Amino acid sequence: MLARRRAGTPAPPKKPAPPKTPAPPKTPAPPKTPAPPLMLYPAAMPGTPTNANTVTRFAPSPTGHLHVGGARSALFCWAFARREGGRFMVRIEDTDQARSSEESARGILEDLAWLGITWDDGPVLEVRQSAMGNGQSARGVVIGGSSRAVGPFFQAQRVPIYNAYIEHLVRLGRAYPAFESNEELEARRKAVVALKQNYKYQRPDDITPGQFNKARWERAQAGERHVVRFVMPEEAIVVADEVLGDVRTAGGEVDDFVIRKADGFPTYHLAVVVDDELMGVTHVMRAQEHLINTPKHVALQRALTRLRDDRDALSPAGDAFRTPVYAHMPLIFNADGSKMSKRDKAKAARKHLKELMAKDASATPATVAQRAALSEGVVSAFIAGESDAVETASAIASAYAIALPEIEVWDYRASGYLPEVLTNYLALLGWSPGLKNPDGTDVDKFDLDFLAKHFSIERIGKTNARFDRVKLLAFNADAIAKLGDQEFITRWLGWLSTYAPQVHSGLAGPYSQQQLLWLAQAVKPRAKTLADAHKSVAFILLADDAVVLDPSAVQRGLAGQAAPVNKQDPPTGLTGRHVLVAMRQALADVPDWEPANIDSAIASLAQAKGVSLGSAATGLRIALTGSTVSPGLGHCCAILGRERTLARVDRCLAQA
RNA sequence: GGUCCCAUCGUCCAACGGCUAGGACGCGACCCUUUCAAGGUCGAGAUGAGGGUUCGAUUCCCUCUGGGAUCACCA
Repeated sequence: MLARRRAGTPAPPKKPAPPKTPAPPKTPAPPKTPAPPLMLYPAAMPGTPTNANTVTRFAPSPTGHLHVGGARSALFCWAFARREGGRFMVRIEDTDQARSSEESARGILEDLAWLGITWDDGPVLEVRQSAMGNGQSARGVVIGGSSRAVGPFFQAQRVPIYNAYIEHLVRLGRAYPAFESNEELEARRKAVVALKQNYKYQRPDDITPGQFNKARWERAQAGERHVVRFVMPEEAIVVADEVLGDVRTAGGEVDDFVIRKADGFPTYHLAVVVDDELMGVTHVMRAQEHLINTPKHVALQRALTRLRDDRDALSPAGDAFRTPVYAHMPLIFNADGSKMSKRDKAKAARKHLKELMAKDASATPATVAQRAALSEGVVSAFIAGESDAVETASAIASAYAIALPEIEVWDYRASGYLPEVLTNYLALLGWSPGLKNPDGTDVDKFDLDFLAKHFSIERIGKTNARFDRVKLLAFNADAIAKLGDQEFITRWLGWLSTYAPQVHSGLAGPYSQQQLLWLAQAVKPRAKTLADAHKSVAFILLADDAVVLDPSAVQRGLAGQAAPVNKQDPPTGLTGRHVLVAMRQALADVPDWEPANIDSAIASLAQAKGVSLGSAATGLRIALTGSTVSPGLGHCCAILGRERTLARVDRCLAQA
């Protein structure tokens, strides 16, 4: 318990420097006393509540869209940096040549911007208006760059730096080139596993820790295909985690892991350690799946020393690398407890497809391929489960109107969730403010400003969480309901313009500002997302002569008798149709065409005719929408306008 | 399987040795109502098991059980 309460504040970064703060005292980096054998704590300055030198970072690998788990990591890092008055940085970890793409990096940055998570250091992103979800105009806003000159922020552009540190380690005898082929390694692993033993890479006999192996280095320099491995020290390593407490890894657990791949790119372990040091990262907050990697990183930090010249392995060595404060946060899973994965989309699409093909003989890979504009081979492979490509799943889903599960931030944006709701909900997964509202309930609705003020590592939980879409949806509905009418209109139209342009033009053009406000009042309380908002007013988008009257509704509401005001009263003897005829006149006579007046006209008419308000309303409702379901009639009529309202009533009377 | 992490209502979080274990989502009932929503009120619902420590354990310790992460030239 005590362990996690340590308010770790690491040594200030070497290249500090937001110029406005008085330069932090240049404490000659606390001489890292020869590391104590077992315990390794971050250099701490106890009692410092906030620290403008705090630097956190979110370091996604650009291999797809931003995952909700990643979004939460980014959110916590952002919030912590804000709380401390420090800096939040984004770094793109694109050292996997095969899987990384610039497009994906841009998408991730846009998703972050949409969520309102902005970075002080990182890639430059010019925000397009559509990228912002808060309804504010953000056209031309530029996020990112670096006032600290610690970039570039794409690791692929930093390879010479990693190479300098790698060579430095090799010359120190702390790393060495290894020449085994993949096949060779795989064969050894299989052999060991077959004996039910645990596989570990065996350090070659000619490697002596602390001794530069010149022969191997020369082979490598001569161009022989190789990787570089780190000489993992034997001692136990204790990671002082702010969430989990001390986590001890016994000596000899970790083997000589690869720090540079055969393609010349560093592995994650090396790159992350070098960059975090060079970029002054003080707090590493990431998902618990990385906990097990941390001893590797600590070992690397203890082996590395700053080079005067980052690109020259032979340059004089400077201060030792520092160990940042670590905080590993719990994982996020699906509601069923399974791991959240992009493959869920493929699974969902495949399932629907299989059901469809079982029911409908005309659905074959060929017809599916045609309809989804894919090749038959791709579709067959997809159905067979040989491919889980998101693109394939999406194409099939849109061709067959299949709802795919939302798992990436992008999906929630497209589904009409508000960014502040997503960040609110995400913050509650693994963290809580621990505050009470005046009425005694727990504080659970808050915005980014609140987070920036109240976030703390101490209140991060340890247990894995399940992502509950139903609760998120409820939060979204609440947030939409709370939006002001004008605010709702702005954001709704903004969403429609990118995701449902036809609906957008059907509303934004023809309707007046006043009508749009009425529309907001009609739609808002019925909308759980911006995407489903138009459902309740779909009838408005129809041409007046395109309203389809539901026969059973007509039977009940128009042909049948209108109910009396009180159930005990004698039958009225009037059909719904009779009432509607009178209703037409009442509507024609409404003085000012606005919801309240229309509603009261309807009520007066019902009273005058001695029929229940419900039955009087039903007739009109059928005339306007063809069905017995709609928002309040006052609003419906008001939005439609008197002329179109009467036209629909007339048409209904003529048909029913 | 090795190593590591975790354990409070169905789910997400509160309660950091001390009042009938609290809130949110979901669920049920009722109320309101111009249909559908929304809204309001009430309710059911949890400390995984067994041992300790203590005047007192959800809370501290141990064992078991259960869940998870990780064992790559991915991050």
